Amino acid sequence: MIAKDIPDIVVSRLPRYLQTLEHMQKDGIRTTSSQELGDLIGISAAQIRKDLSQFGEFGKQGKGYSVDFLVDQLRQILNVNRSWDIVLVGAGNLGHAIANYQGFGNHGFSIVMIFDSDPALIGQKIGNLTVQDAAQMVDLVRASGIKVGMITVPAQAAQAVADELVKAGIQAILNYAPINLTVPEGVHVQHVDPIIYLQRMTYYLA
Amino acid sequence: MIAKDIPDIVVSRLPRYLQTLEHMQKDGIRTTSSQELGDLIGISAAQIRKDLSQFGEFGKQGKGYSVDFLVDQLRQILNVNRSWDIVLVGAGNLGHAIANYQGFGNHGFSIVMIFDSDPALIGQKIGNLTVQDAAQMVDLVRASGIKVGMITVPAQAAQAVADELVKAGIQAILNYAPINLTVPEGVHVQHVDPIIYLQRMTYYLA
DNA sequence: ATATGTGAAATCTTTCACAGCG
DNA sequence: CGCTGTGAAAGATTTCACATAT
Repeated sequence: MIAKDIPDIVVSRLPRYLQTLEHMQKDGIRTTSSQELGDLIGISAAQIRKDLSQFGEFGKQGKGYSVDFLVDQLRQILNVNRSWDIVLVGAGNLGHAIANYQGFGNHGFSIVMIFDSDPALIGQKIGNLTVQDAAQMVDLVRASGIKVGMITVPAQAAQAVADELVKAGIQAILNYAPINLTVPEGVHVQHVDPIIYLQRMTYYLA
Repeated sequence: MIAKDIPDIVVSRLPRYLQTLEHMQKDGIRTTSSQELGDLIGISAAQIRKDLSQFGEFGKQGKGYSVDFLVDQLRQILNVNRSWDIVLVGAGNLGHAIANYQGFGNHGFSIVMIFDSDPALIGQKIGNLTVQDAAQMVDLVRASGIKVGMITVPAQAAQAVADELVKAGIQAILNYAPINLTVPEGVHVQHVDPIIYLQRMTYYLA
């Protein structure tokens, strides 16, 4: 929110804190400590306290943290105490699976438009959405004011799609294509690439 | 390979180097420099040189790096100059999409078994595999010697599945369930969670 | 008694800058 | 000359440890 100069690495940990606290909430846990939270996530208690202290004083000395209060604060910090509309580009296998995935809605993310350039896919229904012609994407997305996009097209098409999304005013891109995207300053990209995650593990396998 | 004590953060960058070099290879580029590679990935040339120097002297002073040679070395380092069999647990929407994804094969990863506990799914064909009964998983996986697993079951079932995979001898888990897994020392987990990636970006959106 | 918030210390990571080699 | 490999310096991150509040 009114954060001055928080390191990226701190921000990158907050969603995991939130996720874990939301699970606690569901389990009926009202209060926790940096120690307990750290044990669940696998990081040190001191790190959690330091991270949170960047944003305010959320705990009570001797008592710990109210789970409800901390969830609320983290949602505000991460800007997820509202809902976000999302445009999905690429209606192939992966695009279908993601469009049908129920997990987004529970967290305030809602896919509201799907595009593809393949005439065989345009017009198809996915859930209650209809795949639209990618040629109209820039105009429709810009008019909608959507700020978040997902790319599920093949690697060779991904950079061109990213360029169009940027042209349409998108500021955050979740990229499922196995290629590194280049975007202007101020546009955020997160890369979801299972091959890369697998290779990070096979390194350690004899 | 014969690596002494390489920081995790260095290892985590190597797959991206490899991916980028493989793209260069496809484009017919025979030689590159730490500068060029860094520009493509978005990190400094010095960092790439330092990272690579942990494993050997792969470049030629004044000339740069042979793309083919570096690809080969990185594949050896990451243990991906061989193929890896994978077991997939969870044959729902997401499991189907992942099982049908063609990208793994090109990188030496091959899904060879799929399990689910839902009688409606057991026996179903996905590609040329048949969904098997999760009750038999531990025995079948252990007998197969498979070391890498993927979890695509709902959050509430994921920890139990992880425990079984560990029992079956799995050493690396790619977790698509939106929950933090606890595993014994020596077992590696990578978490693929789109919600977390989205929240890492919404922080920065006004 | 207990657990936070936080300066200071320790550790880790990145960048600098240049010797050295093709 | 051009670019690597690398010690040393700079910078970033994590941990320590304790004063402080309940």
